Amino acid sequence: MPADLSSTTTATGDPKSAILASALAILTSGTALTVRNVAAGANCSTTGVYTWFGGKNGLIEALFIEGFESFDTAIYAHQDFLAACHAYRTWAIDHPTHYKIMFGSIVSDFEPSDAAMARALSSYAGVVDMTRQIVPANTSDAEVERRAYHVWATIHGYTMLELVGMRPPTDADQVKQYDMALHALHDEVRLPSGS
Amino acid sequence: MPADLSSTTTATGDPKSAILASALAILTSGTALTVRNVAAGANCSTTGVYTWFGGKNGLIEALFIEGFESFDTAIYAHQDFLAACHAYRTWAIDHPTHYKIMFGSIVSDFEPSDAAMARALSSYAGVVDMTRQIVPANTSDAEVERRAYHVWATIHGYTMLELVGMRPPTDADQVKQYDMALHALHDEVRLPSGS
DNA sequence: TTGGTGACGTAACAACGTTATGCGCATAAC
DNA sequence: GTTATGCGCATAACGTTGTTACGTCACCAA
Repeated sequence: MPADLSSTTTATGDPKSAILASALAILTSGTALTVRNVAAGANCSTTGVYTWFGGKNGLIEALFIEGFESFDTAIYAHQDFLAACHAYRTWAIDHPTHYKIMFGSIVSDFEPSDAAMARALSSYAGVVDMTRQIVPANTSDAEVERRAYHVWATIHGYTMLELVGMRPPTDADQVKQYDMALHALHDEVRLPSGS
Repeated sequence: MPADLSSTTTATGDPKSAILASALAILTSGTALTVRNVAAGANCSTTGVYTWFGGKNGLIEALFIEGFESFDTAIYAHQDFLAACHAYRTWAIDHPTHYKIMFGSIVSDFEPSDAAMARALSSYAGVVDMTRQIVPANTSDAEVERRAYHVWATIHGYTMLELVGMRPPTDADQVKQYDMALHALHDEVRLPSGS
C-alpha cells in the first residue's frame, strides 16, 4: 500500500520535510506553533522533531532559513525595483507569522545561529544587487551598500508597521501610501553621490 | 516597622505599581518575564498579577502603554528633529525587550487593545507635530501625516533591523549610518510638495 | 455583632518544551 | 543464519508556564 496517505501535507517519504511542511501549514493556518501540533500534523510523535531538528529552536531556525529562500524566489523573480519592493510587502502580508519569525523575534529564546544569519544576509545581497542597477554607474561599493541598507530598512519599516497594525487613524490606503514612498525611495537612491 | 523594605524595586505602597516596577526591572535585567518572576519581584503571589492586571496579557498591555509614555518623555524632550530621532534609536537600544513588546509582538497571544493602540498612536501624533515644524508652511495636513508616517517607518526600520542584529557584513558604524540616513530623511521631508 | 466584599496565599490544573526509557527494525559482522 | 550494533520511533514522564478554584483574613457598612 502507498505510504503517507494519512499525512495532511504533501509530504514525501522524508520525515524531515514532512515535519517542516507541517510547521509551514500550521504557520499559515494561524494555529499555535507547538511541538505537539507540528508532530501531529506530520503524523509522528514529538520525538521526531528532536531527532530531525534537535528541538523547537532547530525547527524555528529551519523555518527562518526556509523563509528567506521562499522570500528570494518571490522577490527576485522581478527585475523592476518597484515590483520587487511590492513583492516584498506582499510576501510579508501573506506570511505574517513567518515574517515575524525572520525579523521580529516573535518566538522567545530564539536567536538565529551564525549560519542562519548568513543565509539572511545572503538574501540581503539580492537587495544590494538590485540597488546597484539603479544607482549611478560610478557609485562606490560602500555607497551602494549604504543605499541598499537604506532601501531595506525603509521597506522593512513600512512592512513591519503595517504588520503589527500601527497606522495613523486616517484610513489611508496603505498600498497607495507604500507605493508613493517607493517612488520617492527610488528617486532618492538614483541620485548621484554627494547629496 | 516600615513596609516594602524587602522589595527589590522602589515600589510604593501601591501593589499595582509594585508589580509594574517588578516587571520593568525584569525587562531590563533580561530575566524571563514570567508571572511567577514578576510576582516574586513584587513580593506577592501570582494571584496579585491577576487581581491587579487580569493576567499576563493585562500586564503586557500595561508595559506596552508605559513604554510609549517613557518613550515620549525621552524623545519629545528634544526640539531638534535629528536629536529626537537619535533619542528614538537610543531608547530602543537601551530597552530592546520593551521596544519589541511595543512593536515586534515578541509575546505571543498578545494583541494590544484598542485603548493601548490609541495610546501608541497618540505617541505617533508627536511625530506628526515634529514633522509639521519641518515641512513647508503651506503643506496640507494629509501630506504632513504622510511624511510623518514615512519618518516613523524609516527610523523604525533602521532601529528594528539593528535590534535583531541584521546588518551587512561590512562592519560599518551603525550610528554613523543612521545619522547619514537621518540627514537624507530630513532633507527629503523638507522638500516642497509635488516632488 | 453580623454580614459581605475584596485581596491574598496555597494548591491544583492544563498545556508547553524537553528528556528518559524501551521497543522494533535495519544493516553489517562473523 | 545468527548475532550485535545503532538508529528512529512512541510512550510516558519531568519541570515550567499561564491560569484558576478554594479557603482565609482584613476591612467596612448596617
